[in-house]
Amino acid sequence: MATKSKDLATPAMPTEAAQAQRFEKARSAQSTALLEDYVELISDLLASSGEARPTDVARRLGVAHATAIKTIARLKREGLATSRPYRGVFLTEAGKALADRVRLRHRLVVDLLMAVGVPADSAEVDAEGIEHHVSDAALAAFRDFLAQRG
Amino acid sequence: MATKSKDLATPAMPTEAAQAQRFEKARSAQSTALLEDYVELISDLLASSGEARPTDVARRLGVAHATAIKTIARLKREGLATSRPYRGVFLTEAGKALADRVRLRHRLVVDLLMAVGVPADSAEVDAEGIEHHVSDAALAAFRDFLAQRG
DNA sequence: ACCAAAATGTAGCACAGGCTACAAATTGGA
DNA sequence: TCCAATTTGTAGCCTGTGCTACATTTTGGT
Ligand SMILES: [Mn+2]
Ligand SMILES: [Mn+2]
Ligand SMILES: [Mn+2]
Ligand SMILES: [Mn+2]
Repeated sequence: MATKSKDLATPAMPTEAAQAQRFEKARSAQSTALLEDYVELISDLLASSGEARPTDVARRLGVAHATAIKTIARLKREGLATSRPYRGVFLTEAGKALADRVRLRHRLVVDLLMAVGVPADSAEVDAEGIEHHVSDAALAAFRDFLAQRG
Repeated sequence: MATKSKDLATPAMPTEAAQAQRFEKARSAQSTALLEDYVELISDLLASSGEARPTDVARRLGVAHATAIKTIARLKREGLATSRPYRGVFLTEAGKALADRVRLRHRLVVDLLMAVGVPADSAEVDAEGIEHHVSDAALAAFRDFLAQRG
C-alpha cells in the first residue's frame, strides 16, 4: 500500500477552500430556489388556465397570500415578472426562459429518480427540493443515463 | 386513445393540496439543512483533529466567525451540541446520531450521482445541497440501485 | 513574566421569507 | 344597481442567517 491512510472507510476531508466553496454554492442555490419555484408555478398556471393570480400562487405554494405577494414583488424587482392589479402575474422574457429551464430540469430529476428506483410519489416530493442543486454537468449526466437505458 | 389529454409532453398539474404539501416539505428540509451541515462538519473535525473550534468551523463553511458562533448557539438551543469557551464545540448524543445519519446519506448521494455518470467533483458539490432533500424512500432506492450494479 | 496575536464573544445592522391583522378595490349575484 | 364576498394590497411583527465592528479572553513566543 503506497498511500498512508488512516481509514479506507473514512475519506480525508477536503481542503478548507474547496469545502467552503461547496457550501457557498449550496447557499447560493438555496437563495434562488424560491424564485425558481415561483416562476415555474406561474408559468404552469398561465399555461393551464391563462392567468396566475397571487391567491392561486399562494394556495399552491401553501403560504399566506401576503407572503406570495411579497415574493412576487421580488420577482418584479429582479426582472422576472410583471403584474397588473387584479389581472394577475405575468412573466418577462427572462422569466419565461427561466421557467422553461426549471421545468425541464424538474422533469429530468423526477425521471432520473424513478429510473434508479425511487417510487413516483417520493420522486415528486424529493425533486421539488433536489432540482435546485443539480448542476448542468449533473443534468447532462442524467440525460445520458436516461437515454442509454431507454 | 382513451384519455383526453391536451398534451402528452405536459403532465397535468397536481392538486393544490398535493403541491402545497410538496413545497412545504421542501421548505422544512431547507430549514434543517444548515444544522445538518454543521453537525456533520463538527463531527468530521472532532474525528480528524480531536476538536472543533468555531473559527475552524467558520473557515470551512466560508462564513464569518460571528455567523458560525450564532449557528452553534442554535445547535445548543436545539440540543445537538455543547461548547466550552476556548475549548471548542462538542456534539450531544442526539448530535452524534444526526451527524452519523447525515454522513451516511451524504456519501450515498455522492455514490449514486457518480454511479449515474456525474463527474466526481460535480457530484461532491451538488451532493452538498441535494442531500438535505433525499427522503428515506429515495435513500433505500439508492442503496438497492448501487448494490445491484456492484 | 509579559505583551502581541489569535481566538472568542457580543452588539447591531440588513435582508429574506414566514405570519396575522387590517384596509381598499373589484367582482358578481340578487 | 348595489352590496357582500372575494381578491388584492399594506403594515408590522418574528425568526434565521448573513455581515462588520468592537470588546474580551486566552495563548504562545521572547
Ligand atoms: Mn422546487
Ligand atoms: Mn419544481
Ligand atoms: Mn449539505
Ligand atoms: Mn454534507
